[in-house]
Amino acid sequence: MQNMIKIFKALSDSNRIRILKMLELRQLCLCEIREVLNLANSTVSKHLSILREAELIIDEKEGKWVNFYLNREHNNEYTRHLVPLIRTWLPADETIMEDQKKVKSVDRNKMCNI
Amino acid sequence: MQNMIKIFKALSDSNRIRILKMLELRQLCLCEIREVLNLANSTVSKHLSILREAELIIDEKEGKWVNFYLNREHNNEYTRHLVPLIRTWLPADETIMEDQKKVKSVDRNKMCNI
DNA sequence: ATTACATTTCGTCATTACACGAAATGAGAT
DNA sequence: ATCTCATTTCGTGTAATGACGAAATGTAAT
Repeated sequence: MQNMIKIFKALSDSNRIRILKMLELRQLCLCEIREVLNLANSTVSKHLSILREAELIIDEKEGKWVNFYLNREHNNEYTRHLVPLIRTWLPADETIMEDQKKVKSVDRNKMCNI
Repeated sequence: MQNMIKIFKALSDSNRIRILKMLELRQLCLCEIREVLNLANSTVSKHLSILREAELIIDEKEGKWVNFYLNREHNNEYTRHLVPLIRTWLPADETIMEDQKKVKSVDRNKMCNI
């Protein structure tokens, strides 16, 4: 039961939902997400670790960057159903639409100097 | 988005999940739930109001009791999918199985005097 | 090896969530 | 009307959560 609850907890924060919806468009690094959400690095990092612990996202190093992906492997009984469900939800949410627009213009090579 | 998050928050507590799984068997009143979970009345009442706010359960007065049901009306985009999903989850969870066994023996007319 | 910089970890603070008991509420029975 | 009793509300203590900045970590490029 605790594994299931860990996933629901991960889904219980609007910033984390925004991250998941951004990752539906493409992989992102932490600083790109930070630019869109306008949060501190450490805050974004914490959110990402909670999503990773819940197996909702996967991360992979690429040079000095870490790419964060939506987990599409679905080896988990809960995320297998929830990730596709969430993908169909919030199609017209104002915040989500603005975020997704920003994702298209954000570029890690320009915006990621602290 | 806040409506969706309200539902995920409601699902992020083990006592509330236990209540939902108990209600899969049959309707229950607050004091029957209290007997199984071994919590204070006020605590159970608070959990029930959170589940009600999330439209996961419905309540109906019957004499001096309030019957709590799983919401099967599915007028909500989120609960429509989540309630049936959760029904298929945790089929072998120790705590859930014990709870459901207790539900079968609990009787509001015997156990509900404070 | 040194510098640059993306990311994580740590310490702290404010807010929210969960537990309880006591008191209030409200409806059925006497 | 009064009593009974299931439920809710209120006040409070404690634990968990989300935010930040500063410092630490690790890798790439010079």
